[in-house]
Amino acid sequence: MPSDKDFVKDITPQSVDFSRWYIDCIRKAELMDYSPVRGCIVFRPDGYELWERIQAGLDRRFKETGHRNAYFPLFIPESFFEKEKEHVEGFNPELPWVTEAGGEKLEERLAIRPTSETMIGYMYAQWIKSYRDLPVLINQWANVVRWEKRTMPFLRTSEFLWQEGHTAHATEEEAREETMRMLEVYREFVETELAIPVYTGEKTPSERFAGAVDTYSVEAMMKDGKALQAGTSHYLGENFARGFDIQFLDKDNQLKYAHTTSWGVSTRLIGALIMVHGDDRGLAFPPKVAPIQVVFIPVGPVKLREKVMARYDALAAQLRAAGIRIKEDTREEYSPGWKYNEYEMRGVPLRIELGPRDVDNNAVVAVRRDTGEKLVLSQDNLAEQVLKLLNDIQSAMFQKAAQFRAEHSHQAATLAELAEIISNKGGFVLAGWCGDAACEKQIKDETKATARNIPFDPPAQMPHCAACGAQAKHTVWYARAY
RNA sequence: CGGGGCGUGGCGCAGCUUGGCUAGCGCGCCUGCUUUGGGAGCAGGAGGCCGCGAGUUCGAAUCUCGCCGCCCCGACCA
Repeated sequence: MPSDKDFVKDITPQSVDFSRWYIDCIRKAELMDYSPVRGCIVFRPDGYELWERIQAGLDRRFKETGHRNAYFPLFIPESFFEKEKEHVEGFNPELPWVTEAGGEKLEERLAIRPTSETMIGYMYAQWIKSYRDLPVLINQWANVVRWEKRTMPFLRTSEFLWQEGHTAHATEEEAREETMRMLEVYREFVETELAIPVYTGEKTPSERFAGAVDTYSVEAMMKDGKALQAGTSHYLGENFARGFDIQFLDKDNQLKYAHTTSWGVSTRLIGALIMVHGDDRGLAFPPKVAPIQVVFIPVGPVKLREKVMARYDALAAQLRAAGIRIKEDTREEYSPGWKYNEYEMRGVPLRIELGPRDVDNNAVVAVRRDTGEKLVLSQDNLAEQVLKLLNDIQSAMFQKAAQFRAEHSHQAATLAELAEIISNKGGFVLAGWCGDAACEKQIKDETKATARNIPFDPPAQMPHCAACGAQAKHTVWYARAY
């Protein structure tokens, strides 16, 4: 690949200003646009298609694990929020309210949902009477609103699209299994489809979802070393069941509260995709979710175009027939060089060129977005070779991200060490924690790094709390986070 | 929500300090011709309530006040 400097205009290099780079990329690649409403963005077709592919991959997995989709109202009566104390305290500051409709003031104001635990809890209370009604395994694809003070496209907007699973179970054990099962679904999806390695683990109490007993997360590392919570799964215990009276008569003829869970991922994943794989040339998407997997470009003098096109159409048809998402760009008003840069910027994983010399040689030239590597492929069995290449790119992108993460994951024994790493190198820092919230807060105050999660499978066990030096109860990933 | 910065054709900017003549430049866009294996060239052309609203003034992109939006930095969050 030629040097970045010469070919990418209008994109700020990551090293100069990462935020600027991010904004430049997503706007230039037309993934989104700002809207006239504060903090709300427009998902343009290329951005929305990423979401559609994420949806498709997750929806299939949800169905495979026994869930069904349903849809609940956007408006939530104010009184619902009062039924779970921590929940209301957690969400109150960011709720928008509908106070008037049809020219009249409403008797009870309606919140625009920030999440649907309350509405769904209310409905579940009516649907669940007997242990025979359990489990209830429902997912909802929806938009939600949280009035954010500081927004960033895809990562944090006032309105966003997401998926929220809500399940109810007869026992704690079963609900906890569900919580972990869905966390694993997220991990597997994010790693295999989005090619983003994640750390799975449990959130500390202070980072828990409002109203949850336990919260688990998958945490990803962006290219600036900051953490992004890519998905969460909550064991809600009986909290919402008690608030909404979700009770059932069990086999032993005892009236019991159901144990509920909830779990979600959002369009934030699009932001993760961009910040994990993108570089100074622009976006880079893993083949499995890339809207366009292959761009096919005819090259060479126009006088010879007819000769090229005679092969071009047949090859394009072959690739398409193999199920490859291919874009044929035969426009003559743009030079090949312009197209190369354009599609690299838009993140297309593979480019294939066909010129007169290739026609003579029964070959095509393929160029990988992830490595810049230029390959000469035979036209025979082209689709087969391309499918294999796309697979290679997918796994290479995961490996590359995993290596980056490894290089930016550190360990710290003391607060001073932790602070030094966070401010000089960035990335994730593994450190011990005594379990005291005061220590966690001290770390946050002094380093701006927060406890991302307590990993299930830490690379090392850290013996002492980084803040107070006492014996550690947990080993925690700390990082500055989005 | 606090501190800082910025809003001028689609995008990036100049002009503002010191108010005044036709608001300019690069990219993009349109037309034509020549080009096309890493962002092509020439010629012609279209496109502006200078973020919004008040005010000062004979006259405002320029000065004053208010509002809105975006970006950066902090406190809260998928």
